[in-house]
Amino acid sequence: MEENKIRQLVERIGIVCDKEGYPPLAGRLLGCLMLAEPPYKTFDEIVEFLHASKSAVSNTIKFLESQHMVDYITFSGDRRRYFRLKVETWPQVVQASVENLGEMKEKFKEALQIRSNQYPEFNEGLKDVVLLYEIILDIFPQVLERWDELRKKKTL
Amino acid sequence: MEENKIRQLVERIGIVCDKEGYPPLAGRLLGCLMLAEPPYKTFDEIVEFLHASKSAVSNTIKFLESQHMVDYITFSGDRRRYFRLKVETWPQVVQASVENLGEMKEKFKEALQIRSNQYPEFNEGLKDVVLLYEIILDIFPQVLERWDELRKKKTL
DNA sequence: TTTTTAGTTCTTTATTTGCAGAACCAAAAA
DNA sequence: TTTTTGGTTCTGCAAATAAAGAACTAAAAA
Repeated sequence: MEENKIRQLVERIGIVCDKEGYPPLAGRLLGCLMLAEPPYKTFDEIVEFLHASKSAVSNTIKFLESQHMVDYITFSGDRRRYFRLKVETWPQVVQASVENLGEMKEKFKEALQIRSNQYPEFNEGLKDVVLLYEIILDIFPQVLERWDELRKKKTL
Repeated sequence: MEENKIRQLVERIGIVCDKEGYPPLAGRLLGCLMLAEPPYKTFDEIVEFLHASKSAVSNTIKFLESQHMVDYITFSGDRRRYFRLKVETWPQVVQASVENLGEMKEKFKEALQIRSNQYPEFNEGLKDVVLLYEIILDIFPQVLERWDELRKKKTL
């Protein structure tokens, strides 16, 4: 049984997500769905797999849904939700963090507006940071385009 | 006095940084240095500006140094450190988060290695996520290049 | 109608984090 | 040598976060 390998990878995914600042169970829940076969699990299956309480799982799912990382499907005649990793819209997840960079950029710009021009060297440094953020924000749509393109190519 | 504007912006910078997951004082300390004139401050000036304890400031500085966001300069005949925003190496800050994306990519790849090929559609979704991360990791050095280039152009 | 199921929300407890203030330390000044 | 300065580290304490388990709810099943 490679059940063991699965659990180990789930834990390591948990650690990477911890480093990203996600709540503790979140990463492991993601890992659990990433490795699920079939690629969806009921609430109770998740509870059992993670050895966590229903409340903890419920709240973590709510969090992950809010981040567009998880959603669920249903089957007619079955009341349960089948939760899955929302892989199709993963770019949205990345986009969210890019948007935060955009907010940082704004703050640097506002700082420049408030500062005097008595310390031009430092101000130039701030402008360079703004420039860096601008390049990233500018290039991100191209990343998405290229992604779409390469995916389409694959399907053909 | 636009002291008030400064404090308000510092608070808003604090909020953006909170959203990024930084510890509470960190963002405000960054803001304080971003708006400082001259663009560096002594330990005591920071303590006073933030109305925080020496220990809190000391620990927060340590954290920001570890993130390569802050360092200090000295002046001969003056024992104090003058802390400043480390604008010149800000790309390193961004790079750190890109590296975390790289770790996420690895986890998705490992997941694919463990998964059977019973659910090819889902596996394709995972591959697409890997592809997305790869495009980003691939393009990031170009971002830095472009940044260098545009900066050089500016100096001439 | 009563019971079960699938999950959510509430309550309590434990853990973690963040902070202040005191104690501390090493280098410089007196 | 003693004192001052510029911090750092330690010791609680308060607040925030996370989790478990119980109580709850709405829909479906019996």
